[in-house]
Amino acid sequence: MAYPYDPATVEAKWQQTWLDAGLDQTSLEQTSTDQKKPKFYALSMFPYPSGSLHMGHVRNYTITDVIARWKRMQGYRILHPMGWDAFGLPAENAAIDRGVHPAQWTYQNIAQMKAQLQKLGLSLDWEREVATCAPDYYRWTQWIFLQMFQAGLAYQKESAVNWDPIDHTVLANEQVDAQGKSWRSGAKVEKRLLKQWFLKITDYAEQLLQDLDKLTGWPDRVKTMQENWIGKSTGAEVVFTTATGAELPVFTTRPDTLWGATFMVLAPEHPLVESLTTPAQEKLVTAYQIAAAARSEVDRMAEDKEKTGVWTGSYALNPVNGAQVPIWIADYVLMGYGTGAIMAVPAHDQRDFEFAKKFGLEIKVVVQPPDQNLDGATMDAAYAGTGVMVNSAALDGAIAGKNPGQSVDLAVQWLEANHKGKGTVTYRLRDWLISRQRYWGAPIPIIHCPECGAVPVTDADLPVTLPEDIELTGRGASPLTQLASWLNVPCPSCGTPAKRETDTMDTFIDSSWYFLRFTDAQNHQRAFEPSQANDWMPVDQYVGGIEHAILHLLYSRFFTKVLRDRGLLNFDEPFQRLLTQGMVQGLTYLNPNRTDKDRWIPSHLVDPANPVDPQTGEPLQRLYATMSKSKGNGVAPEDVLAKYGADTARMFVLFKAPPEKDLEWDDADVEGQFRFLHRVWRLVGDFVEAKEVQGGTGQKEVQGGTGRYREVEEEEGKKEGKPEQEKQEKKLRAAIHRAIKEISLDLEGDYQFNTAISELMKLSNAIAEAGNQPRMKTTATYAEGIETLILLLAPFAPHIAEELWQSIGKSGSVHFQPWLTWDEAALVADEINLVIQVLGKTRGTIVVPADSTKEELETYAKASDIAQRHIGEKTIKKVIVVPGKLVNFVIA
RNA sequence: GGGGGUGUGGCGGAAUGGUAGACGCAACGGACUUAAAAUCCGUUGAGGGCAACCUCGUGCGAGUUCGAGUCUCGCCACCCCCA
Repeated sequence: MAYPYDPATVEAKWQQTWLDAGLDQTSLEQTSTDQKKPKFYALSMFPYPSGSLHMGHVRNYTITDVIARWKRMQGYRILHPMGWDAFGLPAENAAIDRGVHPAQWTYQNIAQMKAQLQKLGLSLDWEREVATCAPDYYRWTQWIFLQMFQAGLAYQKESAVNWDPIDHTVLANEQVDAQGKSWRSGAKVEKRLLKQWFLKITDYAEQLLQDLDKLTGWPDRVKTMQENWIGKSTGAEVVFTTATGAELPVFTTRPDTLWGATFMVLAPEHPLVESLTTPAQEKLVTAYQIAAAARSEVDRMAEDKEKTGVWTGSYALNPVNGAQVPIWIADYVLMGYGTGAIMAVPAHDQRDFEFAKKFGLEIKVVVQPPDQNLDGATMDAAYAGTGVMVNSAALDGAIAGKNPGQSVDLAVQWLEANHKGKGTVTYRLRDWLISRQRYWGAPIPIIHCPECGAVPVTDADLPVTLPEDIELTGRGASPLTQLASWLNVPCPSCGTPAKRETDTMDTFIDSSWYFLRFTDAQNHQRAFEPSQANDWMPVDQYVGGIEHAILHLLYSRFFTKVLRDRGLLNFDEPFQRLLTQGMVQGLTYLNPNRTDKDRWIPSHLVDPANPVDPQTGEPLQRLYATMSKSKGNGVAPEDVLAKYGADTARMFVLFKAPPEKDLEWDDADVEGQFRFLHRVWRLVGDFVEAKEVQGGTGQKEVQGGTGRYREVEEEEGKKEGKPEQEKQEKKLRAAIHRAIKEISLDLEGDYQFNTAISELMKLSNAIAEAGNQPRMKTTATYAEGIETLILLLAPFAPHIAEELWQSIGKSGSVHFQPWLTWDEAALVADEINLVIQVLGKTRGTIVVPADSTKEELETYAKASDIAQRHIGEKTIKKVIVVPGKLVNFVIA
């Protein structure tokens, strides 16, 4: 074996060998079709081909690869594919900035990133690689869209939508953050009234909610986030009527407070506002509408802000008691939520209360708490607590609450019996807005015919390809609207001259089914063969970032259910287990005296020993923050791979933190892993030498090639004697089987890679320690230790493990060896350390035979110096004996 | 405001209700070396003691238990999601 360990040589050698292995069984890249084996589908969220790999990718794909390799050793047939989420705006922006076609830019990036990925030693099946921007992929994206269209799940609607003024496109609700900013560009979104394509995800709201219970392998917080996003609420719909007879339906979760509704509020955009506004109020109303349109939803919803609003001049009839209630408009009511109109119950809703106080509207108490007597005129806050219903006719005396038999339940019954309203369920989830006014996406396969309306492109005419001879400017409409030769087509139904839909699909559509395509990636007849998808799906382990907790994961669940209902799939949920890996954080320097974006000082400009602002000399704060370009705190994977190799990088990201937690990149810890692999290398090298010496000349004393290995002195060996040798071997064997057990359990449980690697280190330490004993290196136990170490290391550091496996004279790939099972008997020691406690306080340990009975343990413990010292003359009230562990004396 | 999560040495992190701090990093001491790097050995929660040992210690305060980082209740701080 060559010294020292040189990862560059080892890794290049095995990456090439694995690649060249072709179709024989040593090819890790080949997906096994052996149906006798159980299947395992390991999937990482596929990357956007930005052109360079970042540490988040390294962590993500390493985790999935370890799982895939470990499962392969366990005898599973593995599907572990990789692809590219390749449509999207950066390609288009690059085209505008640099004049290179988006396709060219994208495919270049893919080639670059693929090369980087291959250096990580991932056992990926590249035969199944997909790129969502390839016509043979998006052909099927379009086909699935048409499936939805035929099922009535894709429709066009004019509505107020989120417009991103930087990216010049609309966005779905999920793609706008809490500050009303675009998830991508960060721009504050504007509301615009546009005709757009939607997918009816709301039809699946209840199933998407209910089936969360089936996702036992998902983190609770992701399920909670989806549950909140779907936002189911039960209540009632009640129709208020205006003096002109127009109907104003409202949804409320508290129909029991209807008798306390003293006014109504409409969203400023509500379509009936115009007809309800009296001439006297017209100026005020119009002005308010204009002001409201300029504000973001988040601003409008903020609870702490001063309430604003204008009276329309009209009244509506409260259907439960016939009361005349004034109709106001206010921006805290949103058109997108519910019906865009609310009934206001100021006595029991804080926002309504503030509004009523400000504008002098009536406050009527309908829930009276047990311990005080509320009066609308003197209240200083809304009362949302429990109590008894008052002033509510049929409901008077009922307990206010949502349980059966309480006020809400009774109110719904009353409304239904009197035909004034009905119990309803609503969801916060909105239909998914999928049209994008951009070029680099899958064209929506629809033709607009003046005679027939929106007509689907026939399956035979798919894909509707993106024309290549276009000019991208980033201004105005999509370039697709400019290209007459592409745009103008006859209607597929009647032949009348018609125009293609020029919007493309949200890229989240592309990624909502890619995991299905991987099961049958080369199929040119169908999106996938159902038998293939049903065989491999669901994904057994999905790994990706928490940022997709709602977006991608919700959309993919929706697509799966739709395709199931179209008879293409026989399962309900796409992802059995989900691991949300934490972010990779870098050492970050912050100048606390600055507030602009320049307050982040790029790490390469800072001397770690003396962190000061290179411009001003001010001292900097050191912290860890998610690696990003803007903070200048990134570590480039290629630099790390060049310096340490993939195995070290993999070991580091696995060891440094549990997979779901954030990971602080630390060069010193990377060094630590590098040292560990060096140690393993030497350990195996010395073992190989020792074997050669024994098998060859039989000389007792040699100088090893490294100068490190020396056979011990004859005399010393004699002194130690044989029982000592046996004892040492037994100890080593226990360490070996403990490592197998702990690592197996760490992987089986919750993928505790960090503790699994610490067990590898312990085993390595135990072998090294045993190797210092006389004549240990040539024992069968020592050989078992070396082999075990290599086998257990294989999923984590695949290249060095393969090289070491070969170096100890084994044939075949280490990655196809069966995963080891442990011998519980080997773990049983002859002697144990018995913990002596007095009153629950540990006072020390004594060594006793492992097979002692409870009575014997008590006797040994009582006799021990430790116990004698702490008990003394005191009376023993009780003795607790935990066999194999401890004896606790309870004394007076 | 509602929901979820986290809180353990100088640092990352370990601990089926049973010796808190595994494993690693950093630091310190030693060996090897002309010297350094690399490597190897040792020390390292705090305080006290010459020592054997003793006291305290897992955000704070109670409780359950022979025994609590772990279970229960109440606080505090930070993070995330929804408002």
